[in-house]
Order: sequence, then C-alpha cells, then structure tokens
Amino acid sequence: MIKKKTKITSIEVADLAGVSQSTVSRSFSPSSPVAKKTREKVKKIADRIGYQPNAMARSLITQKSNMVGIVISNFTTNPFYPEVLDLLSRKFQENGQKVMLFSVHRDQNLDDILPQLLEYQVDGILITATTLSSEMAFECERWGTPVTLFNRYIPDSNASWFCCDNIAGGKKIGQLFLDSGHKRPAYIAGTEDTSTSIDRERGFLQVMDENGLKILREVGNYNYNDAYAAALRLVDCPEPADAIFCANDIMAIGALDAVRSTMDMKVPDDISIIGFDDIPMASWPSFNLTTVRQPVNHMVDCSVKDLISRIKKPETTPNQNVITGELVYRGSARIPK
Amino acid sequence: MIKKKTKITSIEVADLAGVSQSTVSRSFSPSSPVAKKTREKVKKIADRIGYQPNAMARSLITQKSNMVGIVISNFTTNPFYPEVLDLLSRKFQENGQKVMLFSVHRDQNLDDILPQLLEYQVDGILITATTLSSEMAFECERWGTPVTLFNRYIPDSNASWFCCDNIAGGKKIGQLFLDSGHKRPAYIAGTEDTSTSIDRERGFLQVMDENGLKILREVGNYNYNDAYAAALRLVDCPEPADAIFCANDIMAIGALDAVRSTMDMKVPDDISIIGFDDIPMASWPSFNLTTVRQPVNHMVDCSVKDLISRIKKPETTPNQNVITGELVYRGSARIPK
DNA sequence: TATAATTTTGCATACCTATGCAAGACTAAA
DNA sequence: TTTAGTCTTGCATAGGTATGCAAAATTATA
Repeated sequence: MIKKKTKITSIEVADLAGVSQSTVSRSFSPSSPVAKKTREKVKKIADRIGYQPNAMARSLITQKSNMVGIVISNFTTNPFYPEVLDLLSRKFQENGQKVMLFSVHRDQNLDDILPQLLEYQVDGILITATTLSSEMAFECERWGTPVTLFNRYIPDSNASWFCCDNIAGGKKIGQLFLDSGHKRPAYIAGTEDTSTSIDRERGFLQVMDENGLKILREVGNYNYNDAYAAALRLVDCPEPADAIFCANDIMAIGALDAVRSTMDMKVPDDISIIGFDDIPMASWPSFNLTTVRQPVNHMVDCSVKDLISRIKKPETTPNQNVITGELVYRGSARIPK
Repeated sequence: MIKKKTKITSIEVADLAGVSQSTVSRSFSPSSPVAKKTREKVKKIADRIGYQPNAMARSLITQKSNMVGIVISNFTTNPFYPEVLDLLSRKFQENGQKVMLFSVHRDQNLDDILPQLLEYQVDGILITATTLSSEMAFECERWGTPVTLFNRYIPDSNASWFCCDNIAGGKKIGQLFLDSGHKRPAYIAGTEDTSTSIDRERGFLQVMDENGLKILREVGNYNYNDAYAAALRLVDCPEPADAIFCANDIMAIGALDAVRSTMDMKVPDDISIIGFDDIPMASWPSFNLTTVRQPVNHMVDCSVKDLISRIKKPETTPNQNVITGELVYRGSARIPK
C-alpha cells in the first residue's frame, strides 16, 4: 500500500510562514495587497517546499479557466494547418491562455467534442478546418462560451469568423488563366463538402462562365495522391486541360508531379498549374508554384485577438471578416504578355 | 451592467428532479448505484436545462484531471512532427485524456512551461522534439507527475522514453554508402545540440572511421533552406561529395533540389542522397527518397500506453526503449550490386 | 503624544462535485 | 405477516483557492 502522496497546499505554506491562507493566496496574485516583505517570505517558503497554486481550485472560484479549446481537423495532409496551429497556440500562450487541443477527422461530428470542452470550462473555443452544427453553436451560446472560426464561416450565428476570401481568390486565378490565353481550364476540388473548396470553385467558375468557357472538373480531396491521379486524368485524354487550378497547394504539387511524369507536357509552356495557400513548399525550387497567399499571420492575429476580447467582454458582438489573399506569381503558370 | 450568467449546477438539476445533489452526481457516474428510472429522469432534466458536470470541481475531488500535457518544439519545419502530434492527441483522446498543448521553440527552456502544466494538475506529461533539464525532471518527480519523452532520452532519470535507434540508423546508412562504392561521404547535420542529429552522425561516422573514410560535414539545422545551401557547398567544390546523409528527410529533399539545380550531377548516378524519418513526402515521385523509416505509429503507441499506465499505477518503473528503424530503399541512393 | 488615514492581515464563506456512512425503501424468504 | 437481505437515496463533508468585510498594524498628520 503506497501512501497516496497528497499535494502541497496553500495552508501548509501558510503554517510554515506563520500567516493565514488568505495571505498566501494574495501573495500569488500580483494585484492583491500584501506587504512586500510578507510576499517575499511566502514565496521563498513556497519555493522551498515546492508549492504551486492549484489552477483547478482557482478556476472554481474565479469562474475563469484561462483555457481555450482549439479544434482542428486532420492537419496532417495539408502543411498549411500545422503552421496555423503553431501560430495559434503560440499567440494564445502569449496571452496567458492554455490550449486544450482536439484533433478530429474532417467528417467527424463535433457534437461529442464540444461538450468535453464545455465540461472543462474553457473560456473560449477556436475551430479551424472544420465547422460546427447550428445546434452546437447554440449550445456554446447558451453556455456563454464565445466561438471563433478560422477559415470557415457560419452565416447566421453569433460566432465570429475570419475567412480568406475564397471566392475572390478563385476569380483572380480564373482571370489570370484567361489573360494568359488558356482555353481548357480545369479545377481539382478539395474535399467536396468544405466551404473552402466550394467557394474557390465558385469564384473560378463564375469568371469562366462570364467568358463562355466550360471547365473540366476532378476531385482531389485535398491530398497529394488523389490530386496526382486527378491530374493524370485531366491530361491523359483527347482534349487535355491546358490550365489547372487546384483548391490547395499540396494538390497543386501533386498535379505538378503528375504532369511532369508524362513526358509530353511542359509546365508552364503547355499547361499552367496554380494552387492556393502559399505553403512554404510552394516556393521550393522544385515546385516554384504560382498560388494565392493566405495571410496566415494576419488571420491568426485577428482570430486570437477576437476570441480573447470576447472572453474579456462577453457582450461584444462577434466579428465576421473576409480577408483577401494575394496572387503570388511564380513559375508554374504562364504570365500574360 | 450585464448580469453575469451563472453556470447551471447539479443542485439545480437536483431541485427540478426532486432528488438530492448526490443522486445527480451519481447519475453521471456510470458505475455508481442509481435506480435506472431515477438516472433517466435526472439525465432528461439535465439535458433540458443544459447541465454538464464541471470538470474542475470533479478534478478537485478526485485528484485526477484527465488531462495530459504535450510539449512539442516548432513542428512547423519538419513534417514528421505534425504527424506525431496528430497521432498522439488522437490516442490520448481515445483513452479519455484531454490534451493540453504547448508549442515551444527548440531552444526554449521548459522551466516556465512545466510549472504551468503542474499548476493545471495534468496527470502526465509527454515531451517531444525537445528535452528537459534535470531540475525540471526532478520537479515533476516531486509532484509525482510521470513524464515520457518521445524521440529524446535522458539517461539517469525516472522519466520514460521511446527513441528511435539513431546510432544504428546512422550505421545502416554508412554501410549502404560503403557497399555501393562511395568514396566521399558527407553528413548534413540537423540542429547541432539535438541528440537525434548527434547520434545519427555518430553511427554514420563510426562506420566510416572503421573503413578509413573521412566525412565532409555541413549543418542544415533541420530545415530545407539551410540544407539546400549546405548541399551546394558540398557539391560545388574541387572534390565534391558523392554521397550525402542528411539528418532528416526535409533536409534531404533540400539537398536533392540543390544537387539537381546544378546541371552536372545526377542522382543517384553521380551522387547518392539519403534522409531520415520517411515522411509521406519522401515517397512522392519527384523525390523518391531513400531513407530510414521511423516507426511513428509504434512509437506513439508505446509512448501513450506507457504514460497512461504510469498514470494509473504511479509506482510503475519507467520504460526506456530504443526502437529500430528500417532502411527504405528508393531511388535517391545507389544500390549495391 | 494622540488621532486620523492608510496599509496589511485574518476570518469566514463560496465555488461545485464526489463519496463514506447510515437510514430508508423495497424485495425475497420464512 | 415478519424478518432478513438488497438496492437506493440523502446527509454531511472534503477538495484548494479567492475575496468581501472587519479587525489589527502601521504610517502620516496634527
């Protein structure tokens, strides 16, 4: 029978320091009034016996956990999201918020995740690369827990969201293809039911429509392999595509590899390929990918600031913003003369 | 003045259901004895008014937070780690553990991170891609919080660790270079003070030493760009390397691109390049990289199982294991005849 | 030195749930 | 119908901290 080692509490520190528990508590709260000498004495003893305040007990009193939940869907396939997660968690840390992470599958329902976050009294929730049902949005609202979406949006809810202007991005790319004289444009979609893929396609399609061009279409599910196969189908046919817009960079890279693997087409002379995101890899010499840059840093900044301010002032109205991305010209697409 | 919305408690549920608070509590704990009918009634009311147990209050009583801390260093540059993090967090979730995430800089001291984790009463800590000082190891031990390292090791501590056999990996690669007749081997190191880079170099060097070969050496800091530059230096000189071992795949890819950018060398005919990790990208057609596969899944399994079992039984002795990686033959290195 | 003003401290309580113990309700056996 | 046995429930308390209030200690003022 091992004696359960009981944690060191503020009372023990108080006893050793010859003060009350209240004073110990106050010593650990910078804004509380404690005589400088007393605070030093308390801290020294706490240090010696290894005391640290218990955040659970504190949260129980203060009704603030200083934790935010981050929900992110499988960020393994798209290098864009590790960067997002890294930035998000860093910025939350800088603001004194701990991060509770949930990695979910893209199609996984958040209905079993959110209750866990609420159970742990997170002060706010940030959701990226996935979206939430309106019931769950309501549930969070009922709890008074603010929710911010990153790169997704919900029209009629009081969640905040910050989303790259995917429609405009699609349009820019469509226009570029037109300007450089392409005739048989193609789109490789991401996962079918994601708003990002739908919107990028919509913008692209609209420009093509207005100019009387039909687009070829394949699905790449936002991953390299599927896009590779999709690109082969687009190229290996009687009337091959002469321009491919892929819903993200990693698929564009897959398409690039696929096209190169067939001996008879050259990029960008015979075919242009454009992606979306501007992940670091896009600028590598072997790819040199033309793409639309999502201003990650800015978007993360906005999201974190928004969530934190709504945690501090619950009555703040939610922010809903589209952020425009910029076309980055590299070597994988023909440039208009 | 907005009235602070106070959270719904088990007492309110109890009142509405006409039972005691204890009964409500028991209704939410599957193993507690409650009449079936009562439990259903309670649950229904709880559902209606949106009650959920408060995990903070529970943890305070049970002395278990059901949270583990994961500390990971900048996983943005090496695609190996997003995968690790994804698997880790998934597996912890499957085991009912929430994940508190800390993303740190490689050289950042953990001395300010660990106290935060302990403050939040995490049941265990998993550290990867970075290591902790012996003072901090001691601190965790004092708190009785088990620590597991992933891909790092500490010789004399009672932390567990699971580490790929980096020395053996380096040896295998050295041997392959010898067997295929290379004469001017080179090593591109990762970040200098990481055990992974040091050990991989050590194994490699040892084989070369035994066979009387000197190695060229550059530093690539585990990132694409530095490795690209390093490889150029190794190749663009009077006696260029004819075989490069890079401490991870992303650097090997950088080296590959660098070598290809010079018109007069072909891979693998003129020069062999080998990496370490076997990230998904390594198998892409454009790289087709020979490398040492780290058995991520297995390593993650071991780590999670270890930590969880030590959370359940604190007296368990720590596990310390090296796990051997397997050489994956692809197209970037000559194969012995 | 006495009084007022200010700073510092302690007391008591609240936050919300889990659980040992004993009493109550109910079923089965006699 | 009575008794023994099992199943449910409620009472009371503990877990560790923060904080309003009042008392004590200190400093400033007269």
